[in-house]
Amino acid sequence: MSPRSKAKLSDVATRAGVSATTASYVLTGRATEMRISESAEQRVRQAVAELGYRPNRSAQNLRTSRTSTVGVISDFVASGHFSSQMLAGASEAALQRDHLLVIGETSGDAEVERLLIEEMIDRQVDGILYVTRTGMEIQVPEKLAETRTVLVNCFDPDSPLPAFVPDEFGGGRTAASVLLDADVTGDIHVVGETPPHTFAGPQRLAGINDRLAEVGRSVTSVVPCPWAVEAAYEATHAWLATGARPGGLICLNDRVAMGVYQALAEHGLDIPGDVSVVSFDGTELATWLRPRVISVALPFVELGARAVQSLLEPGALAPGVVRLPMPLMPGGSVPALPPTKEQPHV
Amino acid sequence: MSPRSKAKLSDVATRAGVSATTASYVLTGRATEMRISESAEQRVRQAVAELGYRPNRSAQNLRTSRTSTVGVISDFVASGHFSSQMLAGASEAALQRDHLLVIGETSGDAEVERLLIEEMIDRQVDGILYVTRTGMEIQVPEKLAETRTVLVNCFDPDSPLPAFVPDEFGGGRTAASVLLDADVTGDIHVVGETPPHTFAGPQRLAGINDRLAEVGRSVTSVVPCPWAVEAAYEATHAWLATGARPGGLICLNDRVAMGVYQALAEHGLDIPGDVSVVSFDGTELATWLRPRVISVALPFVELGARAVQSLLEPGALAPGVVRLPMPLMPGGSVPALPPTKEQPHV
DNA sequence: CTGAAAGCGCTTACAG
DNA sequence: CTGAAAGCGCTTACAG
Repeated sequence: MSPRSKAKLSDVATRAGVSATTASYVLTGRATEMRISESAEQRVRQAVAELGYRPNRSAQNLRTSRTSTVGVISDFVASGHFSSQMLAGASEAALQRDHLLVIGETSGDAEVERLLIEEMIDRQVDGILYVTRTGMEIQVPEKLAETRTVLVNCFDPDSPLPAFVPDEFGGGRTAASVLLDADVTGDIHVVGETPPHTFAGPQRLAGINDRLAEVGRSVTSVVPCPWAVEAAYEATHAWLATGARPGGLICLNDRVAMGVYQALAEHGLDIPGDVSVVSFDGTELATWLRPRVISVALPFVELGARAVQSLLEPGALAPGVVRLPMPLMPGGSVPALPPTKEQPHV
Repeated sequence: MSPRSKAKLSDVATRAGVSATTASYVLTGRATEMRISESAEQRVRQAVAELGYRPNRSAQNLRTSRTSTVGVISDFVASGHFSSQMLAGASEAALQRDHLLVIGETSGDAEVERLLIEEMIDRQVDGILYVTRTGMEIQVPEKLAETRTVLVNCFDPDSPLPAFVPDEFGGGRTAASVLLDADVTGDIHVVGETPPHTFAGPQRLAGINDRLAEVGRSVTSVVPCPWAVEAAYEATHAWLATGARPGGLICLNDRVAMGVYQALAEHGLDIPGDVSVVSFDGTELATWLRPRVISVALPFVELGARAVQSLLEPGALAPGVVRLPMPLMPGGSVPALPPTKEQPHV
């Protein structure tokens, strides 16, 4: 009755009056398959409940070579926004499938990374999520290729490993559409650099131009700067000081947007009265700005959830890059459309 | 020579010409204790290297009932700043001790929490870190009391479990000192609510008043509002509209500070020319404001590292609450001191 | 429909 | 100084 001193399977079997074999079949869900009698099954379940039996995972692990865990190796958990939201999605998806997450942060250190990968393989995780903070092309560490691995927010052009990344190109198109839909007439500029080996910047820019081209327009210029508040402030400030007066600014992420907001304020330019602003990433920061900046969001949670799902769902591990749509987060950083003339009858 | 098909301990033993027992003693670091011959030890190490032998963790776990893992249960990993930095500290501390982190997020759901705790106990984690995003008093879940557990950023007044929390009271004193040291003369107000069951707010406020009392001053008023940007903006805006003109504002966290910055700007008040501002938490956001807001930082990383250390270090698990100092992050949100008259000779 | 037996790969008294 | 043997708690062919 009392769960003193950890009941084991043999205790359950004894109490139910069956063999360990039968008890095991019931517990692993093979009762019907093994044609266990209704009554035997009942007695086993009864005994489990009475003893508060919980299977010993280590024993199961040793027997089955599986551990019901998913390893997550990332360069910077600490980066907050991305990784932690991704973890939340991954954690929930894993738990739904009776798995737990085992995590390790490399801090970008290749030696630590090697160590973590070995540790995880030693521990026989059922699969590994390899995550980078910044969307980029990578070379998958060798050891990982031998394991069930899914890449998240990165991909390896030379590897068949499945990868889940945001649809940055589509996101770029969305950002441009926001300005077009608001009838922004002045020049449209992009703020932020697009470094090599990262794909977020270049793809966003490409998507923006792709959409603008549809209406015969294009990005007038790119104001390059690191994706950081202060750098964006300074670059934009200096640029505005030359007399530039954009109609719309597309910031390559929310931190850049914050710097841009500061620079525009300093020059007495109103958002969205004088300048329309759109941003990327959809972090909390976007909602903190006044007015909220419209931001094309990284599908944080979905990335983690989908990656775990594909890792754990049998047969769901198809090679290739899956691009997840980037949803639009609303804000007040472009002018509201004038009310439609009249609603067509429905 | 080639690590084909996973060598096991018996393979190592055979190759080294010793028994599994001897090989095991060498690998578990008990060679000297067991008086293994120099030569036998050498041959074992040799064989390990040649075979690329890695012990099977599951087998070790089953045998020893230990797993070299630390469980982390938190309400919101996704909250970013705190949890993820804490994870970084914990992860590194764990790895140094050959442990990996197993994480789970409850999203504040008691049922999920129960499930996670059971899962972790089933998996025989060597200890559990129980973490809350907000510093508060809690009631430790029953199951946890039976396990090796350390509380992080929270504590249970009715439980002897060790707890690591920031020294919020000391942090409050630090914040007040910043204003005093800068010779802020006008009234000092605090912005942010201090809800019951959380201790960060109340303790910070108490610390502030404690320090001010030393010079015969005190907080003139508290402008209550949730610790969020927009709420802080609105509360401060409304308050300033009544004609309030504070000399110094202490914001209970960085998000509040951001809202306060927005409200001050709207009223044409300069920081630090007209108003000095100090904040808490020391998140990245503090560095993004113009000027950077001086912020008394939560010791994120240390909290995680110390907690893991106390969990894993033998005998280091003393009951009681340990308060970690909150370091000051510099900024330009109070006036620079007039240069000291003359440097005393050293 | 059910059970006896082997075995997953280690660690650790115990005996010599 | 070293080895044979038991056993951690399961799962799973195999035999009936």
